[in-house]
Amino acid sequence: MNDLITINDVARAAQVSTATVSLALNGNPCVKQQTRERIIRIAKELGYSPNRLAQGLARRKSGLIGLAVPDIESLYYGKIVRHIDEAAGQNGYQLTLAISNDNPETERKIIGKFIDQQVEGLIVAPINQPVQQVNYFQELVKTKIPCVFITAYYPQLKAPYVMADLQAGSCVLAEHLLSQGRRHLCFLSGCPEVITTQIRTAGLEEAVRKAAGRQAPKASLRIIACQRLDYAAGYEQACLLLKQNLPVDAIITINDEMALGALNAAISLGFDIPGQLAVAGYDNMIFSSAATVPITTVDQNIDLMCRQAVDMLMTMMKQSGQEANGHPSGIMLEPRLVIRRSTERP
Amino acid sequence: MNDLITINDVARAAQVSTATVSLALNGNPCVKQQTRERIIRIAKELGYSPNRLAQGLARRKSGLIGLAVPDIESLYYGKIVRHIDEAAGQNGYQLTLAISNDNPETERKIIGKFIDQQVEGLIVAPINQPVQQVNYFQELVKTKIPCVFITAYYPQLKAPYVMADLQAGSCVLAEHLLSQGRRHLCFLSGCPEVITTQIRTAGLEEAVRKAAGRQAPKASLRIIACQRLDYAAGYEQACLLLKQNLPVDAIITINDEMALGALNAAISLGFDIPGQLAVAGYDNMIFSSAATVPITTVDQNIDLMCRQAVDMLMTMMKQSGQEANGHPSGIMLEPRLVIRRSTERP
DNA sequence: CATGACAATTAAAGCGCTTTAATTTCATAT
DNA sequence: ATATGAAATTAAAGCGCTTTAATTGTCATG
Repeated sequence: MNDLITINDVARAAQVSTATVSLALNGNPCVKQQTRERIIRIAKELGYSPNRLAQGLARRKSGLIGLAVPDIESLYYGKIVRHIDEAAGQNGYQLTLAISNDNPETERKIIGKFIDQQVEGLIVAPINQPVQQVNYFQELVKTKIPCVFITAYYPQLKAPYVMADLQAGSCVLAEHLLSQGRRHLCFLSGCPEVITTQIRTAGLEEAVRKAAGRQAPKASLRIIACQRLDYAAGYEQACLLLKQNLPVDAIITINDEMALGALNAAISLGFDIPGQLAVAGYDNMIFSSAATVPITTVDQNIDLMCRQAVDMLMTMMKQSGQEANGHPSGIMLEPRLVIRRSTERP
Repeated sequence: MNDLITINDVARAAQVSTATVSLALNGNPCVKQQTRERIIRIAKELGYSPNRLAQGLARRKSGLIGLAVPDIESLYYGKIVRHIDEAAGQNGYQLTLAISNDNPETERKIIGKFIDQQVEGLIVAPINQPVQQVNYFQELVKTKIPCVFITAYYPQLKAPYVMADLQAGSCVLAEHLLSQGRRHLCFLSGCPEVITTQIRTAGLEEAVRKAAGRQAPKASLRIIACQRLDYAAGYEQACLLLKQNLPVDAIITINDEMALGALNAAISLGFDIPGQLAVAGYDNMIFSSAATVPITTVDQNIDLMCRQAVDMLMTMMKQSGQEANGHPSGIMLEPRLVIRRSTERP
């Protein structure tokens, strides 16, 4: 916030008005080619760059889009942030990030902060929480600030979203396991009130149901709701599970971190993977391919997801003010099953 | 950027001038208690919140501090972002994040963007790159925008920094290994031109040198420079190393991701950990404690590091404009060795 | 009752930029 | 030479806020 070069300095140096400088620098064709070039040269010489606050105020556009994530200490959301940042930049927007640390109260405040900051649009990767508590999003949607949800959505909200088709992904994963002869699936899952958990569970159940007619013996699906969803949680929950000597021949987890934890737990308990037990993850994170036993997983195509979300947001921002064209839509991205050794036929 | 409530709306509703509203809302004691309360009530009723762009422009303070990180898809920098964000928020500042993706050119541009955005101060977690190429930071330092480096620093830059004492940490880790009877250490390291790599190496060498007098047989230190520094790289490099049948009885890595990779590689090659081979990481990330064999590591106290960095920056921002008081300083944080099973005495 | 002191409020300028309407410039046609 | 209109430039207002100097109101004091 030091005494930087302003448009006035440039105008004085170039012997023109500030209006001309502004027009020249913004590529307005009314400015004579020769004048423009001189102004640009002088601006560069002086090291001028416009004050975004003033620019934003005058244009009534901040050039900012907000991204809210529940967590930043996981590869998954790290990837989200990176790709949204990249896509936003490519569209000439600066990202402003806020982290809710899985705290709904914080998430609510974040929305307010974004509005203060005059974001032109925002992308929310919502906390994975039971659906009831999100009335503050209602208000957000009412403010008419363009907003798209990513990685999850709230069914009652009628706000556009982009997410992986978790039902299809879970289903195709379970089908793969069943086709390999696994019969007793166990899902290390999250909170059952959370929408994405429900969707994943539905996918698994769908596969089991479909298989019921065709294959014997009958397949079973056990669901364990875990509090935390990280490596350590995967390790601990797998230990607890496997020590019970239940008939389990496949563990499915909610993400690759947990899968790696579960795999390592199983190995230290002396299980033969994949002979005795299959382990599958989700997200196709870098380390899943390099585990002691490479882990089967489902790729979400986060890159594409982020680009779609930003594209969608840009479209909404352009239409903003106009009548919304029909109902806000949602995009579900097709999953890609990545088969590795951890689920090979026993 | 919709037609939000402005200070004018509040002033009109409260039948006072905008000046009074501004003063009241900013806690200026000149405003009568009664008036203030009325204004605050009305502002709340109207859902007013000040436009940060206008506020920033008028105050010549953006309320923004910039954070540049080389990468966001790793737990390490994720933690950094989270804690800096938190500390900044506690000081009433909004964070603006930029990711260089380990690209020096991008990092340079980021600095410019931050300046455009009128950040009042900035924190740079620099790319781990050879020291020569950082002349653009020279310019940054010249702009007199308060700036502190974190996790690494450039010796020639005379800019303040906060980082873990990597030399002490590496040294104490190596001493631990040597004291357990390990003799042939191998360091899965980064690029040798990078300052932090040099510091770490110096720490390890220091320990080996000290041990040379006291203990026989003579200890050795082998250094392998890795390109990437993630889980997969740890896995691959450990495989390559261990297949050579060299006399190696301890692997030290640059971070816990790599350590986990190396551990899993060693296990799949049939090594007995810690009997035959010790594996040690760095950073004390969550998963190091939950590996198949819990991994010895060094805690950097990232939380403290971030708070110190922000505190330091705040101090600099307050003094900004005044004469700098003496030379900019650096803070080295003491390491804490976390001993786990992966390095137990054979 | 004028006076000064003090408290409370406001007018007005300004932050750095954009933008529109008005003005100037200048080549061309008359 | 003069009128005309297009091209180039600029004056000036305004974006939403802060801040300072000026103004108003109040009241005790001489």
